[in-house]
Amino acid sequence: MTLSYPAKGKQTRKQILDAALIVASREGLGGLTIGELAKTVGMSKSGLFAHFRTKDALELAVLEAAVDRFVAAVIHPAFQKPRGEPRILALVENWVKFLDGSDSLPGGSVLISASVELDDRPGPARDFVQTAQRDLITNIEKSARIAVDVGHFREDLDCDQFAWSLYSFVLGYHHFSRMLNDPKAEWHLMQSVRGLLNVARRRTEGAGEKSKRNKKEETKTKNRRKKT
Amino acid sequence: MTLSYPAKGKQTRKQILDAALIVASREGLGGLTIGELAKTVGMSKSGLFAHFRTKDALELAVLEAAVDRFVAAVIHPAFQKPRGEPRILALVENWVKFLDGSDSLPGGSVLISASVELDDRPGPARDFVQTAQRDLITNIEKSARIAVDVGHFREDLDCDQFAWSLYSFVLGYHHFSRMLNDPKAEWHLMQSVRGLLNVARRRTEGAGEKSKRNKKEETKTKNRRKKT
DNA sequence: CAATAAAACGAACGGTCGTGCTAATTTTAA
DNA sequence: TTAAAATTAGCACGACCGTTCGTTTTATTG
Repeated sequence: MTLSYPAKGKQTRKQILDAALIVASREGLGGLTIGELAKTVGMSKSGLFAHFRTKDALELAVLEAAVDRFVAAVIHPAFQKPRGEPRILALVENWVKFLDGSDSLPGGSVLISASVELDDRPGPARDFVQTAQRDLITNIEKSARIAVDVGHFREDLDCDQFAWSLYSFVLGYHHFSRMLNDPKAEWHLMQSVRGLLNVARRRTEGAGEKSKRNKKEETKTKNRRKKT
Repeated sequence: MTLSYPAKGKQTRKQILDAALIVASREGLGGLTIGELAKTVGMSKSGLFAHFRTKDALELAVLEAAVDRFVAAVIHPAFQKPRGEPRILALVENWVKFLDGSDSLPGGSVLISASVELDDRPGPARDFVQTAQRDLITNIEKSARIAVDVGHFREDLDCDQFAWSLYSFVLGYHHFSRMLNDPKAEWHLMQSVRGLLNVARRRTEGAGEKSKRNKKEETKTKNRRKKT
């Protein structure tokens, strides 16, 4: 088989990262050690080490792999759904499945634990995680704004605050589900998300009193912002 | 001074734990090493080690100290406030101040980071953190139920869900504030808490969910029920 | 094929980890 | 003041950390 153009070693690299994700998921980035990783992969310590010239590079590669997985499992499928509320709902559902599905990492999200580990340790790894998370909540915010444009959400919705709340709920879900082994964690999450969507939704009937007063000013201030 | 009945070594122990809390706050429980801790305290490694017969005991002692601090700074002051909504608001305010106040640990909450570190490592430390967190959300739930009894919150409120949401918001605040350095984190938190309280508050009428009302009525309602 | 480049190995290094052991030094009690 | 008890220091250990280096094995290519 001389089909492999670039190298057969890249395949090993991917194999290593797959195992590293599992280990890092359980033990955290700091608990990820080259010796143990080499053992689980089934190769020598130095042989594995040669793929990354330093430990920091390994950690960064692991984080990149984690982000790739997240994007592939959560973001991309959600963005194939129709714009507006269905897309946001799919985002949450994919997210939950990503965190606790059968094919997910056994130790929860590597990115969340890495956030906690790195939050006081400046460096490229921290920067990368920060950027990834900021991109994520920006995506949520954009999706919310689309839902506003499409008409699913009311026009004076604070999309920034919406994204913040949604992200906090998922964070809470992860915490309750992982640390506290709360069997009702997913129920609580969905309940909270439902409430959030209810508040964000366009008020079709009932309590329509809010649409009468200072709505004009709100839309004026909130609607026009950075539209690059 | 022969006033110290039990021992003068207990004082050293407290001194060690104070330093350990700072280190663990920054580096996490796993990053807390005996050698480094001895260096910052200014004593020998073995001398320090003698106070705790094992590393696990050290970690557990640090966690206990962290819980003690949290209870003293957040729970107790809040429970001296009048029952009902003021108590819950004080809980959140104390919590925020505990996480980011000038006298707080420089690396954020030891308990939150320990949760992430220990969530897949069974043992006494994990059990302790789990119990502490469960007690905490139980306290929130009880406070909410009291607010229902007092009449601040509506009677059909799901106090369990309320506690879950509140805890998630604080978790989100910690995450955004620490990891993402979001300067608006506290504002987002307060906004979310305000919304949560609005939904939880006794409703004027009707079935659906309501949105924010004008602030004047909020404060009026709160002030009216100020004294028990 | 053989030639050459890539990949994996094995051994060793300086360091630090947690942890015992013994001796010196304090603190406490009689 | 002195004996006993508690506390601290010094030293050494085995294990594992990330990393380097020279060699050996494998894969790619002409």
